[in-house]
Amino acid sequence: MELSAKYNPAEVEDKWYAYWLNNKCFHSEPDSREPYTIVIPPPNVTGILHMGHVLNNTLNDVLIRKARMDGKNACWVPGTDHASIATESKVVAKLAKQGIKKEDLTREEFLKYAWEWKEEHGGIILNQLRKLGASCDWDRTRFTMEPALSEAVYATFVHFYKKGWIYRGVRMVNWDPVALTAISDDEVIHRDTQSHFYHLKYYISDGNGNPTDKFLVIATTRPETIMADAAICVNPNDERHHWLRGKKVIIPLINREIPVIEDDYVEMDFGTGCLKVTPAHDAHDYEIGMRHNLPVVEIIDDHGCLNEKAQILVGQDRFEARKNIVKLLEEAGNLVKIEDYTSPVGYSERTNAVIEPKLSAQWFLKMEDLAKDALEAVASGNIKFIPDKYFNTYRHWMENAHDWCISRQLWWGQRIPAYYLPDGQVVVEETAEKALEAARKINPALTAADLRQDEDVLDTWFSSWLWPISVFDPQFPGHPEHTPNRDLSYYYPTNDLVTGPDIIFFWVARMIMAGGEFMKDVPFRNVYFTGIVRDKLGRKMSKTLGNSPDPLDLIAKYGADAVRLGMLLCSSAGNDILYDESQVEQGRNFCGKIWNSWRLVSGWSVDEAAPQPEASALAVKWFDNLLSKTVETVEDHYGKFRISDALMAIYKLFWDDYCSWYLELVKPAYGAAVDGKTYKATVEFFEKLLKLIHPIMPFITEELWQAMAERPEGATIMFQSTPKAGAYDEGFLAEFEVAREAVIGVRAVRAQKQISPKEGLKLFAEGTFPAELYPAVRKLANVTDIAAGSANGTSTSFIVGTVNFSVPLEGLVNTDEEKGKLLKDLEYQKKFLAGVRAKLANANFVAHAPEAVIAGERKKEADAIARIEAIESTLSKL
RNA sequence: GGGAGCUUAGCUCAGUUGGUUCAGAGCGUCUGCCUUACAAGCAGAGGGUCGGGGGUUCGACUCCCUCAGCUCCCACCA
Repeated sequence: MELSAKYNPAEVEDKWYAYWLNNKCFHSEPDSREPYTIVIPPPNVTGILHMGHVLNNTLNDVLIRKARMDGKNACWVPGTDHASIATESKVVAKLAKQGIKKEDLTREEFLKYAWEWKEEHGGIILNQLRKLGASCDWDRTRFTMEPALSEAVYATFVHFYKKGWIYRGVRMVNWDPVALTAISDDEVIHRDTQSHFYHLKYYISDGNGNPTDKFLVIATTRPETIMADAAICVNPNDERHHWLRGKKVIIPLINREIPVIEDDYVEMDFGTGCLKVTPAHDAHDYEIGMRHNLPVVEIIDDHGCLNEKAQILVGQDRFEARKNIVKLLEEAGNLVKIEDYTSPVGYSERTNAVIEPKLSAQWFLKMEDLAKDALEAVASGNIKFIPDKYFNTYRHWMENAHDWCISRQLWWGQRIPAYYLPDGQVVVEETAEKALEAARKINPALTAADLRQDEDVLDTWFSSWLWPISVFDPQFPGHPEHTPNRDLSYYYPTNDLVTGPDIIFFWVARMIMAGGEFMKDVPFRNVYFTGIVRDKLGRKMSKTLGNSPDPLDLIAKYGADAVRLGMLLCSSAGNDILYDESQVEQGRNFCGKIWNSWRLVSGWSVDEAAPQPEASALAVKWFDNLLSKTVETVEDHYGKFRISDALMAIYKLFWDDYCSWYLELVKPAYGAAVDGKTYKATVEFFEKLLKLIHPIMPFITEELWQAMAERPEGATIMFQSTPKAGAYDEGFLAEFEVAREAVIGVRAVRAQKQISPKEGLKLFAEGTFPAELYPAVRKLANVTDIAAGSANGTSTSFIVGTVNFSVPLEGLVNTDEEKGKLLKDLEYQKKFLAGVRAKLANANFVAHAPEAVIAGERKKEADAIARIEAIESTLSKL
């Protein structure tokens, strides 16, 4: 088959992807083979492919394709995450464009829009992954909010509730008073904001609620919240304030009495050392309030206005109230001073409103036991982190895990399966029917209409933590008493997880918890943490910066293989990736190299009867050995998840060794035929190289593998075996390396001297170099008679034995410049020799250093002496 | 402020228990080549007192201390 002059990825990629799909190459079913399983880190259902996905999924695909070629039953389960917050925001934004407000819709109406959006956009990212070559088992595609997986979520909730680990509690949330919703921490943007620090006098009470003339001073940025104060807090070690112990103080303006308490939280040297504690409107104050059993007085409503409990300024917006209360305090004589102050203030990402901390009832899952087991799973080595430096971070978090707030004030997601009875009691059941049943046990008169389901949905991670289980057996989570189905028992635990370190707690840790709880086993053996993809200036890639290229554009321009290779080139585990398009160009260039090398080989005419030249036989032997050695190296790299090292080893083998050396060695003279033996070996090597690089570059390898021979219908390189490392002769490889160095040396001399190839070869041949081994050099000279001039080798031993750099050098050194260089070198060598001899003379060295090291030093000494003699001899001839 | 990590060639990074093979790779740069597979190519070359300082050791890129700079995570201080 004739190859086109240039490789055109666009022509082959879609073709082979369709071919793989048609032949069910990606599909896996349990069988007698050893499974190799990966579950995709599910991208957001409405997301579009970005460079982070490219990195992650390329790595996943390399691992799965490698495993497949290693003979494992490889299964990569794809799917998407409903991503409640992100998706809901997008739907809200889309509706807003159409003039529809979320608060004007019912929950059902909104969800209808959301599902429409999901149907429209949900498949996009998965299709984009196909462009990248991802060999997912698409028959197994899952969605975290599909009915079966939602049922798994409900069952899990019920399971933990009945176990007593899920409880309702009050927590401070980020309240957006404009959007009238709580938002997640991620959606809060902290910006340094210019404000004021108000120092206020609180008079000490005489015990009957009347002020004395003694007072303390607190500093606050939010004077409008003093009506909600529950205490004044000082540090117990702060001697300045010991006189306040047991005292009560009076809130200015409203004259309410509050206690003075002591807590370590208060910094002695910040502000006045006295902190007003406002549990309802500050997260820390709430914590302090909890510790000291303080009452919670809420004085700000959902719109950010003061309510009746404030007693004064009722109905005013918080900022208006702040201005006004300052005036009141000044008039009342409570204002000591106002300082300028800059502090970080949280703003809503969506409405830019200042976030109001607000208390609300939330559902929590106890973490204590789950975290303990999850820590143990990694600490014991059952799960390996790559790189392992993330274990420290992981341990730190697991040892300090807070209970997991699992409720979200959103509509898109699994609605919490908690049902309230009219009297406020709650039943938790997987379905409304079961809930009614349970409710009737409490009160037989109840009907479905009497039950009110909790309005909140569950945190997205509450479904994704089940992912490695639920994709195989959605009935299992929440029901550890079930027998796992065939898929779950075969594919679980999965092997490797590739993900970013940013979700180590959100996702990785929680999957480990869910695995421990339900499967009594880890969800994966290895976790490979990728870095963040940055641009070449080190900036995080983001839409707003506009520095993130569209992966699909890149694929269209360079081909998927090139993009994959470009991504892997710079990706050592755990380090951030500085992405630069030149790396993708390098990938494209490599494709071109592979393509052209086969164009060369496939264009040869073969003479079966021709004898194999000595040089070719040597070259075949050499490359065969080198291939084995490299395969061993590559396997070692893969085993340690050093994917970019594995890639580089193959890259160099293919480009430098196969193309630049091997092919040049065996290449027949122009117009001549290649002998059958050499040709056969050359083709076999090429095929092995294709197989080696296939996991990284699936498309071009399939194209060429199919082109190099007639293949049976449905055959694919995907299922060929990874080349096995045979025995190789280390000594022989070393000998060849020396010969190769010699040739490079001659080339260098020739290049430096700027002499013609013919002239160089003349010198070359006058020495004892086995010149016939180097048709590349011969070709440069365009002469054929050199071979006769030096045809004296028949065995490998001569390669080393006769290589002598001094031979060509002697004949070439004839300028003062060269002489200067030699003199400089001589000086260096003498100094070096002196250093080595000093070391050998050191009694401590001789006493402590291993034999091999001493031998090494002796060799250095001998080499230096030889080198000095050679230089002196050369100099004497000049 | 708490925790973790990083600093090796112009750039991006390897460098395993301190010792032979350790000062490396890729890219870029420079030089010479339109050479019959490939100029998206070929053949060469140059480039680093391994962030600074100190210590341990016969021996330190490697271990310890210290200083400087950078990054990430957590809390983002009333």
